[in-house]
Amino acid sequence: MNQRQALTAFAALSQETRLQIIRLLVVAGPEGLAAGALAEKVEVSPSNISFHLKELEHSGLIDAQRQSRSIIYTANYESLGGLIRFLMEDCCSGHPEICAPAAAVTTCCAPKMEEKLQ
Amino acid sequence: MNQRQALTAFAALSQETRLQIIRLLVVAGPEGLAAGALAEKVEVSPSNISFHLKELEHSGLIDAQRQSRSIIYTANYESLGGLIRFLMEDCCSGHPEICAPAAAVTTCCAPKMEEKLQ
DNA sequence: TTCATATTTCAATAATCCTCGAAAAATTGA
DNA sequence: TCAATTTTTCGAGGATTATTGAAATATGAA
Repeated sequence: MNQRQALTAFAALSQETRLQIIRLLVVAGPEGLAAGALAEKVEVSPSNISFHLKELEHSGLIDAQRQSRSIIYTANYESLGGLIRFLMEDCCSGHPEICAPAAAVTTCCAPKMEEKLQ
Repeated sequence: MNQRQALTAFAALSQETRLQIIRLLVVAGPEGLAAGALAEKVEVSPSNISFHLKELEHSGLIDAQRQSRSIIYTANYESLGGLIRFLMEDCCSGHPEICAPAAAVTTCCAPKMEEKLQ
């Protein structure tokens, strides 16, 4: 993930409807959600959800895949992880001792690592 | 960091000049940089840097502090960390096993933790 | 084929954001 | 006080982005 990609990812996440979509898709997991289901959940019109889904897809944060009449969207965990990495590396490129507390964040993703540290 | 705060933070980071500012301030550390110095480094006019600094300050990602004639800006590591946490918690609220690789990110911030795991 | 479902595309409008330059504030030194 | 330095504020413009509804596309079922 380079700076240009990060820019478009941040732009994609800086709109309420799109941020809601991402959060729903992340929770939905690999099975994803259809465009129509997303439109219902975030309460916007089909054409509007389509517009925002295209933006998110273009940024690489989500993937699309047709399944019968529906188009199923899924979160792209790699690019989400890449964005997090971009933020943290920026952080640490300066003064690691200052931003070390941010490392505590991992307790939600790496409980096993936490156990080992007990 | 709630969703509303994350939205404004993402909006703040979704503009090239502002992203450059953040990266410079993170590297600069607690001593920060004056508005004029930032304007030189990113090669924009004083009024333009002022506009973007205000946006960043409003989002909480940076802090300002007058020092003689200059105004020194510093990165706010807490809010940056909060944003990272927001992204990761979203990530993990779904399927932790999928986004666990993102935990590898911490190797840049918490070398000591890595050592313990050897 | 015809119809219903699901989604996208398009054009127009509305809203927001960015840039620029001139003027105004705040601070310091002569 | 006057002048120089540093930064901000303001208004106008141009550019980008969001919303809306109507029409088009794709798929599957009758």
